[in-house]
Formats: sequence, structure tokens, C-alpha cells
Amino acid sequence: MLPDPTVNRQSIDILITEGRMRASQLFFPTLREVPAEAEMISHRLLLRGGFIRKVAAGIYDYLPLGYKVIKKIEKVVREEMDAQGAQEILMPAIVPAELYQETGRWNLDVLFRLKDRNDRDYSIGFTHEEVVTDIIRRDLRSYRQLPLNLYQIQSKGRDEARPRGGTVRGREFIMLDAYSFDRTWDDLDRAYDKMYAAFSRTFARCGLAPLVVEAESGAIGGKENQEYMVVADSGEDIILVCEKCGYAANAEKAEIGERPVKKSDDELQPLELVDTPNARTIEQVTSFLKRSPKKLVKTLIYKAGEQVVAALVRGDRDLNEAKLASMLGVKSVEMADPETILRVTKADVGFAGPVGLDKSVKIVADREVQGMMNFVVGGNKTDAHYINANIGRDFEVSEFGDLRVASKGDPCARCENTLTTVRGMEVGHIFKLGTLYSEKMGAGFLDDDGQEKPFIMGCYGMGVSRMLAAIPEVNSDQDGMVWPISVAPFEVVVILLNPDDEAQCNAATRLYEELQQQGVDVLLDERDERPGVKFKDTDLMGAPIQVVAGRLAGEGKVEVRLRSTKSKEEISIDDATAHVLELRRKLYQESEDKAQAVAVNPQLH
RNA sequence: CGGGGCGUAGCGCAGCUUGGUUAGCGCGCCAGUUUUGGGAACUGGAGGCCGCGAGUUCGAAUCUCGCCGCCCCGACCA
Repeated sequence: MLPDPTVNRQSIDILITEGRMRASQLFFPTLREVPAEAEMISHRLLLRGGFIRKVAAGIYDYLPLGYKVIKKIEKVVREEMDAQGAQEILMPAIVPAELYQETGRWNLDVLFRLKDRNDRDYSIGFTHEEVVTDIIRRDLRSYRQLPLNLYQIQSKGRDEARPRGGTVRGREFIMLDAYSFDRTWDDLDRAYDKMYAAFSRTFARCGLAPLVVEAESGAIGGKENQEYMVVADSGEDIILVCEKCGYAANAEKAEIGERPVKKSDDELQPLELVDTPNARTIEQVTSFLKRSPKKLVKTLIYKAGEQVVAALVRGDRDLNEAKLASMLGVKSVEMADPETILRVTKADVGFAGPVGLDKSVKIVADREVQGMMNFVVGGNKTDAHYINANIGRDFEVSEFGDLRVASKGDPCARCENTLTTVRGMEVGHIFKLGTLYSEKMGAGFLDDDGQEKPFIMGCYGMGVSRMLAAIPEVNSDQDGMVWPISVAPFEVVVILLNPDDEAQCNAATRLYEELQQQGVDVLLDERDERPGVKFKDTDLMGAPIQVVAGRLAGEGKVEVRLRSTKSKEEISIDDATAHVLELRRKLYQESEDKAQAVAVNPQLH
């Protein structure tokens, strides 16, 4: 349909029958001032741009623009999941307690619990391993039906201790969760690689370049897992990165390399028990004794089953419980209760030390402690510490190893370099679960040898609503958001500067119509607002391509701009549609190029 | 759950210390006039359970107690 050659302000209503894309009718309540509740860049921009509104802590409305972005992210996700042969399903948001009880997760405190009228227990689904495993155990019998990958995109509920950052950590959030079922571990590796490709491509197409890091899988385990971390100063997680060899791991997981121990040639000072009244914490002891925490050794009493263990780390370090458990060859460790501590140290909590500890206690230490001399330790006596303690002379350590939480400057475990830290926002997490759930839930298939075997599973999660925040968190400037074209709320905004100017009206409506007919997702801003308002709102919204119908329209020209580079070009109205289509094609091509570059998992090949 | 802060118009805030007319200001919103290439000007309007509940008082946005909500730091985080 060609526009009427004499369009004016009054006739726009009639001309544009599909009114959904007109800014005057679009519900996008922009704010000039930043709501006091928002701290993070993305949170501020999403609120200011009218993408989201808060309903309660961690619970948000997605307004038209925000929901359009969500739908576009979901579209990319579906394309990439389907391309890997995964099949979309939809599981219930309300999950009966029995399913979570089967695997012992019913008592997790993140569950939103509810009861029906008959007092039966349910919770809002927070992740769906049990539900999907239940599907499989009912209807999947034979190895011939494998491999299988089922996914869903759904709102989840988790009663987070502290929601933050808008949709970064919500209590209700939209997530992709996929679950793979395989016959063998090799098959699981293949399924995992496919998900790696799907996830990496999805993030790339959404304008994100997350680091892939090794991560802890939590108390319930799983064989191998990787997190996708968007590097951002506002990220909640600390990631250790080796710039030389590319090793990257979450702080909870990061291994610390072993280096030759350098003992200083200081003289051994005599061990001395000194009074430290009420000095229990490192901070208190440090200020009382006027010694740096680096001259202190913390003694942490743990229980690994029946065995009581004293773990030693330097005063300014944190013990990594997973590493301790792994050194001791147990699944998990827990801090000893006050009675146990009193029994083995003969002192109140806060004064444990390795010197004169009960003989039944195994003493292990972080490698860093091996090089320390004349340090301070707890006195195993209430209100007392030893100064000038030394290994070998005053006590023995049965094993040294990597026990502390890695921090900046620690040696890399994979090369001779040292580790640096960056902050990251987790947008995806992929796991090899193995038979963790299938065994607990009795989900098995009949293999070709006639034996019943548990499914070998993987699970793959991606935070869709978190990406709504993560993308602008790393793609914005002073004027607002800068969306990659594949997930932008609109691909193109046509700005009609003066609706009373006939030439401008003609140009804007013509281009709007032409672009729509070409399948472009385009918004026409024909609002009765001053030009500045429209420019500001358009920049804030962050659509990648802007077409300005202004003064130049009288000369048969419009201005075509790119949001990302702020570039401006004057183009004749006759060529404008073709020009915009070409820009659009290039932008999509760029994101596809990035997707192709990242699709192979470097950690596994 | 621990520490800190905040709740007054849609948004941002003042007023509270030292109780006392009709609770203010800016932005936004509505009407009109003039404007129209980077968040216009003027005129006139609408809009408040001052978070909720008890108390003190002749009188409470303001003082006291309790509760609720929200934000930040920490703990937590499949």
C-alpha cells in the first residue's frame, strides 16, 4: 500500500490502520528521574525506559517493551535449542511436595510453599529436575528412545534471601531449563556439547560474550559443570582468570597452583602463650596483638563424618569447604559444634589452635601456611593465643594442600602465571548430572543387554529475565540502552519530528509503511512532542536503527542513524527503505558471525 | 538472618530536630495559547489514609511503642 501523497497530522490515524506500532499508542512510561530504588545501570534504564515496573521485592511487571525483549530472547533460545534437537515442553509451575521430597529438596529454604484446600503441600517450581524425571520414568522405557532432550521456558519462583538489581536476581524469574537423558556417559558428553553450542550461540546472538568458567556444582554434586558469566563490575560473583592460559573459574571452585615453598631465614622465636581477653575473631586478635592478619593462622575445627579435623589457613584467607572435603575424601564437611570444639580444644569457640590439640584431631593446612614462621595461633585456652608458633617444632601438620578460597594474585594451577579477578553475572549454567536424579527417583530404561539402567542426565539453565538486565548492563551509554538488533524492542524507530509538516508526515509514514511491508519491526514516533523528547526517548529505548523525518524531508531526504555509533547519514527518501534493510541485514549478519565463532567448547576439545 | 538507611502526589525530594492555619517544591499529568532538530514558555487546573496500628497530647507528617514494606552491605545462592 502506497501512502496518500498528502498525509497530514489528522490523516495519520486513518492511514495507519495497524496502530500498534505508533508511539502515541504504545505504553512505554518513560521517566526523567531515576527511581530511588534502582542502583544498577540496567535496573535504572529498564525502569526509566518503561520496560519493567516493580510489584514487590524481586517481582516485576514486564511492560510492552520489556516483554517484547523477553519474547525476542525466547525466540533466539527456541531456535538454538530446536537446532540441537531439543524438544519444547511446558511443565507445571506448581509442583507437588512429593516430587521434591523424593530427592530431599523439599526442605530447601528457597522454596515458595503453598497448600491446597485439603492441606496438601506444593511449591512453586524453582527448577524442574524431579518433574522432568518423573515424566521420563513414566513413559520412557527403552534405550531406543534415547537420546532425549526436553526443555521449557517458564517462570520460576525462588524465595531468595536477597533479591537485587531489578530482574538480575528476582524471586520470580523467567528461565530456560533443559534436561538431557542418555544411555551412556559418552552420549552425555555429546548432549552436553550440543547444549554448550546452543548456549554459546544464544548468548552471542543476544549481544553477550560471557566467560565460560568452571564452577562448583553445590552440595548435591554432579560430575562437571560450567557457568556462563557476563563480566560486569556490578556482577555478584568473583571469577578468577588466568590471562596467560585462559583458565577461568568461579571463586568457590578456582584451584590454586602449587609453588616451591619459600621459608624465610628468620630466627625461630620462642613460643609464648599470651593473654588475649575476648579476642576471638581475626580482627580482634590482630588489633589486640598489633600484628598483621598475614602473621596469623586461623584454625577451623570441622567434622568430616566422625573425624574431627583442624584446618589451618592464613589469617586473611578464607577456607574453601569443598576443597577441604575433597582433600579428606568425603562428600561434605561441616563446622564443628561448640561442644566438640570445647572437647578437643578445652577452650571456648574462638581460641582453637594447633598447639596441644587433642590427639584425635587431624591437622591439615593450606600450602601457604607451610612457608610461615613465628605466627600467631589460638591458645586452646579461653582468652589466650600463642605467638611465635612454628610447624615442626610446636605441632605437626599431617597434610598440606590447596584449601583456601582463591583470590587475586594466587598462582594459576594450569600454568606459571598468577590469577586476576573479575566480577561476573551468571547468565547460564550447564551441568552433567549423571544418575543423581534418575537413581533417587527410580528412573531407568532397558538397555540392549536386557538390563535396567538409570538415565544419565544433564541439565542446562539460562536466565532469560536476567538477560533482560544483563544485556543493557553491558550495552549502554549516557543516553540509554543500546540493544543488539536480535533482541531490541524495535529494529527501527521512524521519528516524525513535526507532525504539522506535510513533507515530514509524508516521508515518515511512507517509510514506516514500506518497512512494515518488508517485515521490519518498526515503531513510528508521531507523538505531539517536541523533537528533544522524541530523541531522548528513542535513545533511551535503544533501538539499533533510527530514521529521522525532519527538515530535510522538504529536500526529499531523511536522516538514518545507528544507535550504537551515533553515526548519521542523509539518504534520499526513495532509497531509505533499501538502505535501512541493508543496515539491518548487516547487523544480523554480525551477530550470526559472532555466534559461529563461539559454538565450540574449548574446555572439552 | 545480622548491620545500615528509607517510607510525605505517578517520579525525585523538602517539612520532622523544637507538635499548632488549608502539607510544600521540581518534574510529569489535564485544558488553553505560543512554540517545534536534543527532555519548551506562559496561564489555569487535577492529584495526598504524610506506610499501617496503637499511644502521649487540647492538638501528631512531626513525639513514643509495635508492625509492615522497600533499598544497600554481609550471610546465602542448582
